[in-house]
This record gives sequence, C-alpha cells and structure tokens, in this order.
Amino acid sequence: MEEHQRARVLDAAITIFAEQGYPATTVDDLVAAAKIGVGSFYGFFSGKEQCLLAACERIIDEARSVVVAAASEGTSWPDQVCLGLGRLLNWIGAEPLAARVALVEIQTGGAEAIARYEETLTTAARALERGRESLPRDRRLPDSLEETTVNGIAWLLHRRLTMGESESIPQLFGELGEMILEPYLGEARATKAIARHAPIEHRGS
Amino acid sequence: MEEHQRARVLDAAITIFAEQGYPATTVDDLVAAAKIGVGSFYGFFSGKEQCLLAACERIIDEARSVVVAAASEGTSWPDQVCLGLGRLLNWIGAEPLAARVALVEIQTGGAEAIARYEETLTTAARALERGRESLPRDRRLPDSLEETTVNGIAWLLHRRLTMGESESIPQLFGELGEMILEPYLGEARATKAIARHAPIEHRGS
Amino acid sequence: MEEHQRARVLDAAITIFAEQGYPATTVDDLVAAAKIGVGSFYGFFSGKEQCLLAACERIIDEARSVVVAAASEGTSWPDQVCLGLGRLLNWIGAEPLAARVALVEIQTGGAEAIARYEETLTTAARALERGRESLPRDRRLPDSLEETTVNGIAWLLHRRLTMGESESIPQLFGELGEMILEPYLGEARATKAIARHAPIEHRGS
Amino acid sequence: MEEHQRARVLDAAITIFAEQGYPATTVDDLVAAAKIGVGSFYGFFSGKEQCLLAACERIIDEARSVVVAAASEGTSWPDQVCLGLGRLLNWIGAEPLAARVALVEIQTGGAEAIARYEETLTTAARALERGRESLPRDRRLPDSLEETTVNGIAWLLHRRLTMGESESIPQLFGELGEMILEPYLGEARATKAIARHAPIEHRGS
DNA sequence: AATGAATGAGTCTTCATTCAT
DNA sequence: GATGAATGAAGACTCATTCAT
Repeated sequence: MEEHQRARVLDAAITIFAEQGYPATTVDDLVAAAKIGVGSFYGFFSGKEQCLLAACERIIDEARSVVVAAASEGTSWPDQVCLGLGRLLNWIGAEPLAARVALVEIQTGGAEAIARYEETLTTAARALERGRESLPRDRRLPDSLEETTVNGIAWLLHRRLTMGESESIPQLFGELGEMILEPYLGEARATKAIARHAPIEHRGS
Repeated sequence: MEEHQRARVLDAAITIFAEQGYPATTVDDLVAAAKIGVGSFYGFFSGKEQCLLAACERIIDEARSVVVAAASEGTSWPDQVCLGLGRLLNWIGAEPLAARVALVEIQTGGAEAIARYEETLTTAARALERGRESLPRDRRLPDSLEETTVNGIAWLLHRRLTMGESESIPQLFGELGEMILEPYLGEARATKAIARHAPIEHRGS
Repeated sequence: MEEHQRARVLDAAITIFAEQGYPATTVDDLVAAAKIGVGSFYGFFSGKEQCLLAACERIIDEARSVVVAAASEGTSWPDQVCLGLGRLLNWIGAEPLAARVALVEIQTGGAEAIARYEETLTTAARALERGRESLPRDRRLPDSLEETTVNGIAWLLHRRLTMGESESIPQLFGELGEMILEPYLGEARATKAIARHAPIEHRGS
Repeated sequence: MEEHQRARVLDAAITIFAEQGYPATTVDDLVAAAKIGVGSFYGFFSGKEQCLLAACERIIDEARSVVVAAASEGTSWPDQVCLGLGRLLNWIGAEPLAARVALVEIQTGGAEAIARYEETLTTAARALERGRESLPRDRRLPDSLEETTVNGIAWLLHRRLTMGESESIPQLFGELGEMILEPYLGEARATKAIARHAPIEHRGS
C-alpha cells in the first residue's frame, strides 16, 4: 500500500515538474497534486530534490526496460539498435512529460541530479560501444564517439520536448538511426538496416 | 568609469557563478565579491538573472571574436575551421570559469537564459553549414548534422568543465576537429586537414 | 481554531496599526505582536494591506451592528438616530484603537483602503437620507448634505482620535446629534429630540 | 538665483506629487523632474518630507493670498465670504495639481504634514467665526460648526480632486456658499447673498 | 500513519541619504 | 555649487521543513 501511494506521488510529481519546471515547483504544489499531506511527502522523500531523483530513476528504469525488451527481439546488433531506438522514441512520444523530467528538468535539479543525468547518458553510450566489435580493421573511430552521439540525440530530444513538439519525436527514427549506425556500418548498410524497421516513422522523417 | 565598474562586477560574477553555480549564488555573494553595494548592483543590472545574461553575452562575444579572428587567417574552409577551433579550445583552457558560465550555468538561468544558450549554439551550427557547399554530389547529410555536432561538442566541453578537467580541453582539438570535418571531407581529408594544424594538441589527444 | 487564530492576529494588528500608524508598521511588528511566524501571517493575509483591510472590515461590521441594534430600539426616526449615534460614540470611546484604524489609518492604506473608507462613509450618508422623507414641502436641502455631515463627523472623530482625546468622544453626542438632525427638523425639534436621549453626555458637551 | 532654482524644484515636485502620490514618489523622481542633481535637492530640502511641506506651504500661501485679495474687495462679511470662496474655487479649478498636493497628498506625508494640514483648516475655521458677530441673540451654534464646515468643504474638494473632476469645482460655489452662510444668516439671506455673486457658477451648480 | 498549521531563515529589491570629485 | 555614483539599512515575501495532534 505504502509503495503504491509513493508511486502515485511520483506520478503527480512528474506531471508537475514537467509542467512548471523543477525550480518553480514547490513542495506544496507537489502535495496538492498528489493529494497527500506535507508530512506524508517527507515520509516518502527526504526533500524536493530526492523526489525529483526518485522520479527520474523510475522514468529511466522504465525507458531502459522498454529498450531492453525491444532489443531482445532483434538478432543482429543493428537490428537491436533499430528496435530499441524505435520503441524508445515511441515511448517518449507517448510519455512526453516523463521524458521531459528525465531529460530536461533533471538538469536544473542540483549537483546530484546532474550527475545522475550524465551517468545515464554514459551508460547509454557504453551500450552503443558494442557496435565497435564488428568494425573493419582500418576503421578508427574517435574515443568519444558514443558519448557525442548519445548526447547529440539527447539534445535533439531535449529540444523537441522543450518546444512542445513531442508528437514529432517518433519521426526522428530515420535520422537518429543513421546518426548512430553510420560510423560503424557506413552509410549504405546503415540506411538499409534502418529501412528494414519502422516503415511508418521513416516515411515521416 | 561606470563601464569599467560594470565590467569588474561582471568579472566577479563570472567567477562566483562558475564556482558556486548560478542558483546557489545570491545577490549578496555577488556584491561581496565585486566589493560594491547592493544598490550599485541593481544600478548595473536589473536583477540576478540579467547579470548572468550580461555575463554570458560578454563571454560569448569574446569567444566569437577569438574564433572569427583566427578563422580570418585561414584560406580554405577546413583551415578556417581548424584555426577557429584550435584558438577557441585554447581560449577555453585559459578561461575555464568564463566557459563554464556560458556553457553550463546559463542552462540553469531560467527561460531567457536557456533561449540565449540555444540561440548561440544554433548560430554556431549555421556557421558550420558552409561545409556543405563543396560537398560531392552523391553525399547526403542529415538535416540536423551541424546542430548535433555543435551540441555534441558543447556537451563534451560541458563535461570537462564540470569535472574540473579544463586543462585538457585544448587536447580535444584532434578529436573535435575530425568530428566536425569528417562528414564533409571524409576521414582521409579530414585527418590531413587537422594534421596541418595544432601538431602539439593532436599528439596529446 | 484557525479562525480564532486569525482573529487574534487581527486584534494585535489593530493595536499596532493604531499605535504606530499603518505606514510605519512592518509585517515583523505585526507578527511579533501576534506572536506568530511570518509564514503564518501570510497564511492569514496575502500581505500587509490586506491585513489592514480585513481589520477595517471587522471594525466596521462591529460598529455597524452596534448602531443597527441601537436604532432598532427607537420608534421615530430622530429617536433611532439618537440611539444609534449615542451607542456608536460610546463604543468608539471604549474602543479608540479600533476606531482609529477604521477612521484614520485606513486613509494611508493605499487606493483600495481609501475606496473602502469612502464607501463606508457613503453608506452612512445614504442611511441618513431617510430624514428627508418627512421634510416640509418648502424646505430644500443641498444634494450633498448627508455626505458633508457624515464626513464632518468623521473628521471630528478623526481629530479627537488623533489627539488622544478619545474619552471625550461620547460627550460629542449633543453637538453631533444637532448637526445631523437640525437640517431636517429645525433647531427646536432637533434640540428636543436630543434632550430626550443621553442626558449624561449632553451635560458634558 | 538660488531662490529661483528652489522654486522650480517646488513646481516640479508639486506636479510629481500630484500625479504619482507622495508615498509613491521617490527622490529620484523629483530630481529627474526638476532636472537637478540629488545633491542639489538635499541642498534645498533636508529630505523628501520637507520638500512636501515646503510645497504645501507655498500652495497654501498662494491660496490664502487669493482669498484675502478677493475678500478685501467686499464690503459686508457675506460679500467677503462669497468673493473669497468664488476666487478660491476658480483658483483650484485652474491649479488642480497644487490643490491636490495641499489637500490630498499632504495627508500621507507623515505626522508633521498632517499637523500642518489640520492647522490650515483650523485657521480657515477661525476666519469663518467672524460670522458669529452679527448673530441674532437667540441663535446658538454648535462650538465646532466652523471646523465641521471647513472640513466638509475640504472633503468635497478632496473628492473631486481625487476623481479627476477638478473642472467642476468652480461650480460648487452655490452649494458651498450656502453651506457656509446658512447657519449665520438663515436660508433666505444666505441664498440672496450668494445670488449677488458668481452668477455663472451658480447656474451650473 | 497521516495531517497541515506553524515556523523563520533566507532572498530579492527599493530608496533615502551621503560624500568624493 | 553642483553632481550622481555608491551605499546599506530595511522591508516584503517565499517556501522547505518540522512536529504536535
């Protein structure tokens, strides 16, 4: 029961953080939206920042599981990337508020929140490094390629989310897929891999 | 005299903003550091946020003029890019506090500050589009390439700045240079262009 | 409970406003006198001015009910006027602080407060217009008679209150009564009506 | 020269005080309007309140001399009253800003200013007491008649000035004249005295 | 376990006044 | 004599957090 209560508070917090921005949100806003008392809030979280952190954690966990589940359906690495990316973008399109919190608001949540954000991006970058395994001998990639890619993507999403264009996010599939795969596969193979997936979104891009 | 005074306040503000972070900085911190009265502060700026904005404006102007001056020494476009990038990285290495304010703290400075930040990156992205002019017919680039590149670079810098590794920033020249030029020139020509410049930094990367 | 608390704050506020004057009173003075925290104060009132307004409203309500109750005991209109006036003056003599706030301090409380003050006087003036009903045909009275009368009285009270002569206020009964009634009844009848009431105060005037 | 300068500052101050209200006026507003430096301002007046006081003094002196000059043209006391009142109302209609400062703003100028205001009204009331000299034996008037009358008039003017209806002030001549004279002369003679003067304004009232 | 009334430290901001030039 | 840059005391108000019920 208690856990369920906490989850409800988190839901409310995500909505409020996304709508008003983290700094502009007061604890009172949060408890009003969650329909609990201030005391209860401090029972669940040790403060406003911890609440943001918990919200982000839940959002990222959910996003991660979406990606992992999708990737497990693929056989080759490029397929896994495409599936994961596609589903992730769809999920973001469906949950723009949550995405906004985990990608935008977290950056205004103080030192620890920023650290978590960067950690998340780093983890994502690590995951992409698998693409290097099947690289032709002569192909050398910059050390920070994955980090740059991931951050580039995060920024593109950030932008759409900030500008209220979240419905268009799934349509980024083609562009982002190529951005990820091209360095490892070259343009031709990357394009082909992408074409195999997400015909709908690709058309739109 | 008045202008000089204001510049001094800006200097102090940049240091404080960089060291404590914008949200954690109070107007009192600012006036204490600048050794002026609160009243004077409000004579110069209409508030804390405007002060941050003014600081960023000055920083960005300075950075821009460093880049422009450097680029004007080059003949070909790749040369201009290399010169501009190299000097910019050196400047950042020499002024890490200023860079931190304009790249990191600005993002916590409220809506207008964020808008300015994105504007700056967009301007930089626009400048890189010149690389498309001499592109081979068959080479097609994603629309958002430059924005992604610029943001990826900003993020890399952001990261070093945040982690206190600002001295290593000039050494990113090789990596960043390739990241910029490769899509337009291909790997071979990009590497060559970079090798012509900044031999010292390249070795370090 | 909350309502009772708010009433206590209002009591304290009336004392402080009357003693120091509205403009010279700070929110800190108020909370110190009421023995509450600043936060609580802002829970009760949205600011200093609203607190003054609330205080005046309560005072005026109370004064009005004193007058209405007294008037209801009278039969003829002149009797009602005398009863109402007498009790009002006694009440003011007993609550000089409250009277001062509602008559004096309210005039320094900003636009809204002044509007309320004038509104109150206008209402009182309206009430006096009933005296015109039984006027002899040939008697014509200036349009603004009641307003002038009411304001003249307010000003006399203002004066005594300001000069700390509040104990003498009930003794104004004879004078004020005549001032009110004479235009409608003529001197003779006015004097007689007054003589029927408040023998004690009349003697003192 | 210095005196002339000071007068200019006073002129500017009257305008500003009337337009923005005394409390809302800052010393900066004043010096900006008078086109002098802050230092000079403090050379002329020891502070904002003294400036208001000086302004009121000048205004009242001028108003008084208008009345005195007018009254000196009359022969009988009622004539003198009518002439003085008529010219005063015309003057107020012509100088609403000054009148506003001396009648309205002065009341928000702190203890001393209020004292001056009341003093002025008291002086005016004293002047009216001359009307009692030729009173029929049996006619007894309330002690505070003149104060009440004067204040009633002040309040009527206050009201028009506050509501921006200053042009209509000269038209109050008939009403105010009767209010002053009636208690001493009775209605019939009062009306006749008034009719002899200010035919134009009387029609409008 | 839940509540929300109460707190008060901390912030921004204004503005009358001073004084070196 | 005039200037206006500089001052900083003072005030209104917010909001994260506590704790008695």
